Amino acid sequence: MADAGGVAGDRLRSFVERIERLEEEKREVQDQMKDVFAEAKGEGFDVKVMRQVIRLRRLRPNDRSELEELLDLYKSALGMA
Amino acid sequence: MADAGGVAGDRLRSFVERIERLEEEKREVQDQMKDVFAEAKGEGFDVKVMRQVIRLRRLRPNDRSELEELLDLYKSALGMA
Amino acid sequence: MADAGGVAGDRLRSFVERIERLEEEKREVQDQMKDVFAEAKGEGFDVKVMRQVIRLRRLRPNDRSELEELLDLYKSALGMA
Amino acid sequence: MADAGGVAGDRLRSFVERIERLEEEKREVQDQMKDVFAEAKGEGFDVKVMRQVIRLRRLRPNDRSELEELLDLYKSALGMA
DNA sequence: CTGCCATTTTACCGGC
DNA sequence: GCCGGTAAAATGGCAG
Repeated sequence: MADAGGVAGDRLRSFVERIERLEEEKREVQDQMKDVFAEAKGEGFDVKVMRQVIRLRRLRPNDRSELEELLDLYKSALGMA
Repeated sequence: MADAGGVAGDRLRSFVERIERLEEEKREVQDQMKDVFAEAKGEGFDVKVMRQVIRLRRLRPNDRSELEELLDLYKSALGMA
Repeated sequence: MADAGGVAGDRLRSFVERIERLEEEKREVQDQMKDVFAEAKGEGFDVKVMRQVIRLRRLRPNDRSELEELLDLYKSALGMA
Repeated sequence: MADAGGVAGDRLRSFVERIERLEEEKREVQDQMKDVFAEAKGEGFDVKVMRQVIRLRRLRPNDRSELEELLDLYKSALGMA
């Protein structure tokens, strides 16, 4: 790898190009998401609110039992586990 | 600002040094926090759990009415606001 | 809540599900990127530096040299040359 | 829950409050840093580049040149010289 | 020394 | 078109 133009250089280029290809794919997906939001907005939905709804849906499974966890947490912290 | 060693350079140095001073202060506060956690740990409390408790306390004021907000959100998203 | 506003509820759900599907795709691409970086790391490349290079490549050549010059300028002003 | 475990509860509360106080201090310092960056920006400095320079200054000189050399190496390998 | 979690930084998106 | 805030990514630090 000390030789910038040697074999290692080819490996590096290969990795970098793979990453760049994936970045491109990712960007496409993001564009599609943007399109969906734009379409929704065009039908009168509030994009910001939609994002929040989606975020909350993502969270929901975890903190479903958040209250119980909190109780356990306190008990644990107080050495009552 | 084109002249690296000129007046602008002095301004830059001044800003950078102010930031570095503040970083130092911040590091001190962080160290104190570390000490508190260490002390708590020494008394048998679980640091990780304490962190979670503190984080939850920070969140509490916000999502106190999270459910209501969610409802409002849906209504808003559905144009029933 | 499944049909809070009748038809609009269905539309909302549809949009949300499309977004969630795209988010899933995005996550997969991200995982692949992670794999590539891991593989590069396994061959001795410095992932952090790789990221930096990739970020630079993203910039238009003009912006890139501008940025690099600015960095050099700031370094000079601070005696880090 | 005020004294879930008697004495231990008081200790816990005490620790938590100390941490919260320190968090408040930390937040203030962070705000001041924000102000400094904003001021610099107002005078035409590039905040992002400033951050980069500050990060470099944090590194021991040895590590710094090592890092910079590696970056140059990678750039060469990718024809970005 | 590796993986995880917290913090910090970067990039994005919507509003003005 | 810029700016501010917000979410994603990346770096760094800690624990095991």
